[in-house]
Amino acid sequence: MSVEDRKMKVLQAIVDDYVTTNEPVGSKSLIERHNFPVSSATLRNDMAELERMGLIEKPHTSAGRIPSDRGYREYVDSLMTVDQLSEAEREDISRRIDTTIFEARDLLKNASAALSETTGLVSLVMTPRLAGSSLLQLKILMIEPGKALVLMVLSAGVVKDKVVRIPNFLTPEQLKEISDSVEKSLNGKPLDEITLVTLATSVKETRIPDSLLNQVLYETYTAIKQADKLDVFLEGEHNMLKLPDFSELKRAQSLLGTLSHDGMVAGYVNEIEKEKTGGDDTYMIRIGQEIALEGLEDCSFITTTYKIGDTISGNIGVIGPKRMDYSKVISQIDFVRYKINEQIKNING
Amino acid sequence: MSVEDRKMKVLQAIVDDYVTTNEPVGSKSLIERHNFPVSSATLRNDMAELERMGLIEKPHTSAGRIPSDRGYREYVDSLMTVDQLSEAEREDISRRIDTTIFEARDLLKNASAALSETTGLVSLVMTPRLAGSSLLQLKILMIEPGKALVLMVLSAGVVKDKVVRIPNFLTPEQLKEISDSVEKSLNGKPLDEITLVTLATSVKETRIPDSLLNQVLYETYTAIKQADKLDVFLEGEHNMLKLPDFSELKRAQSLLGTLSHDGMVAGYVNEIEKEKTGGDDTYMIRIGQEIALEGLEDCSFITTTYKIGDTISGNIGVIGPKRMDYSKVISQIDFVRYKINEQIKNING
DNA sequence: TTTGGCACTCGAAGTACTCGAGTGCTAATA
DNA sequence: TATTAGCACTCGAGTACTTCGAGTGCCAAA
Repeated sequence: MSVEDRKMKVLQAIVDDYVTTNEPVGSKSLIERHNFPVSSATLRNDMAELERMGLIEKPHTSAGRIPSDRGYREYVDSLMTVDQLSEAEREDISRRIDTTIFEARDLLKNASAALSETTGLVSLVMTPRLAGSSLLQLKILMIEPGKALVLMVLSAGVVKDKVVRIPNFLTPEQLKEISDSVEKSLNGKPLDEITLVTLATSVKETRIPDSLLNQVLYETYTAIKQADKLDVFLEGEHNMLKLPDFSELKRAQSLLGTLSHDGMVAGYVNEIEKEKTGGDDTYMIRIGQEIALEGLEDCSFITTTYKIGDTISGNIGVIGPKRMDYSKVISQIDFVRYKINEQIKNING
Repeated sequence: MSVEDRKMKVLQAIVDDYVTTNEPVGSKSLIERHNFPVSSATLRNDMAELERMGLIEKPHTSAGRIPSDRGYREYVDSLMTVDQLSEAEREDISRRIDTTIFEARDLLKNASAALSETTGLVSLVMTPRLAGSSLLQLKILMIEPGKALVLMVLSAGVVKDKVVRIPNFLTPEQLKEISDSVEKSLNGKPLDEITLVTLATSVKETRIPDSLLNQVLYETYTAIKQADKLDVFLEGEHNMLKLPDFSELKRAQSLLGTLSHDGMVAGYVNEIEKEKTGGDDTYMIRIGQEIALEGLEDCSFITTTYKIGDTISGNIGVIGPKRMDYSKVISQIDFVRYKINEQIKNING
């Protein structure tokens, strides 16, 4: 084994040990736990070198070493091996997933809960990005005078709706006329290509007074725009309190404070997923300082993609301390992702 | 002022002081802060008496007194005065409430966020109890072969829907026939009086084969049953970490752990609201040990009722430490409740 | 019933000390 | 050149001890 190779093995061992014990790792305990064919003095030299390379660091002079963000990065990129989950672990996850759910949103929420329970971390499931999916059906249904429901069916059978206000004296017949015209002209259009102008053009032919028309169109437009709003399900925030990493109250406060802004987290994940280069079943991993959210400096994100049909996708992942079992967590996410995909296929026949 | 009266004033002063300082209150500081026309020795006697009555207690021998659960109860029931919010405070709440929201669910979520921000505590808003409300419209709409949407309009214009699975080869016409029959026979019926049998009877006249019918009916039935599911929006859990009351990590853990089970909290609130005797705009207050949820022994619940129309109501409230400014919080809840009611009236024309 | 006086209590905060895992460096060795 | 044994040094964690002071209960006098 070359010196270089050994240094990397040392890094790996340090990460592994630190992840399990949460104590800075010293040269001696490293020797004890792993069987390096060298002495602790040699490891000390290697460790000094690793520190010079910026891969590990000392919390203070007389302590052991902990991985730096770059160290974790190196570990995740090159050293870690992702194993399959055991049968028992897979069983456990399967058991937590409710297979009777038939609505995508509920299914995702359930999966998020399952993921947070099995990892013991914060799970993160985002509703699918629908902006690019097409409008297959659109109906505006009268609920009562002044109130209607805009009902949309998108690609892959995703259903969205919104209650909107309409002029009080608009008749069901008039509403139906508008609805039919709009549906006819928007049919098959991607959501993000629909504008107020498109809508206005689609109803040129109708004989309904503009004053009535405009409000309905505007409300319909907002309903369509709102349909592709990203929601995020964060579950298990309280798990973070159990981790020694957040036993300092201030850290925990700051972390949970940020996590309580769903929108911020969703926005960030959406952002980083855009930058992703690999295929859909690769993982985005963000470590420590790489995360641009306050209070998450000691955390890592791991996210990946699930699919609904061929074109629609959303994200699923985990937020945990930098010091987590990346390999295990990745295989857990992977299995939950698999279950989601499977179940969605099931729903869509 | 009689001795009895003074004792109560002392209790009131102790609660007030303890709530603001979070330090056990001693006889001397009591004299300093309030102008009792007696000496500290007298107050010591009074306090000994209050302790004998079980209204206050000592954390340890050489500390001041803190209110016991019964002390808080006495305070809340008889001593506290609830003041109006200042114009500025009302402004502040109004500003946080988004008046452009038109859907009840979003409105409640928004109100919950507003309440948690203004109180700095955990807010709790429950979706309305719909079990007793009537079904005004029911439509089963084909989405694609094998998939339909059950759309229900309930009293006061509440809209609920659910995507359900139907037999693949059921035609839109057949579905419409079922939908119309069901709607006709259920129209105006309270949700909780609808059973599978009611549904089955309603479609006796149709000429659709039973095998197809049964699945549709069953799915419709579950959709109806699911419509009155209670949701709860808890917001601001992280606020609890800022309170000195939960600076012990273990308490915080246990508290947030319990709060993460939305269902448990919802169930409990539902439970205690049932026992409520006063009118709708009275307050349910549960203090400390009165709360039968793990980890909430040092908390209090304050809840009250908002209304949608005349018959439908839901709950809104706050979970905070026992040691909270009950009077202030009550007026804050009250104002948010007022804003909700106002906005719902607005929505319903 | 109220009050001043007094001895007593006990947690919080500060100080000092020890212990030991861990480090870096040096000089000898393979 | 790479490895190792040896050794002096570092520094946080844990422990023990002390002081300080707000608060208490009780008693005897007003």
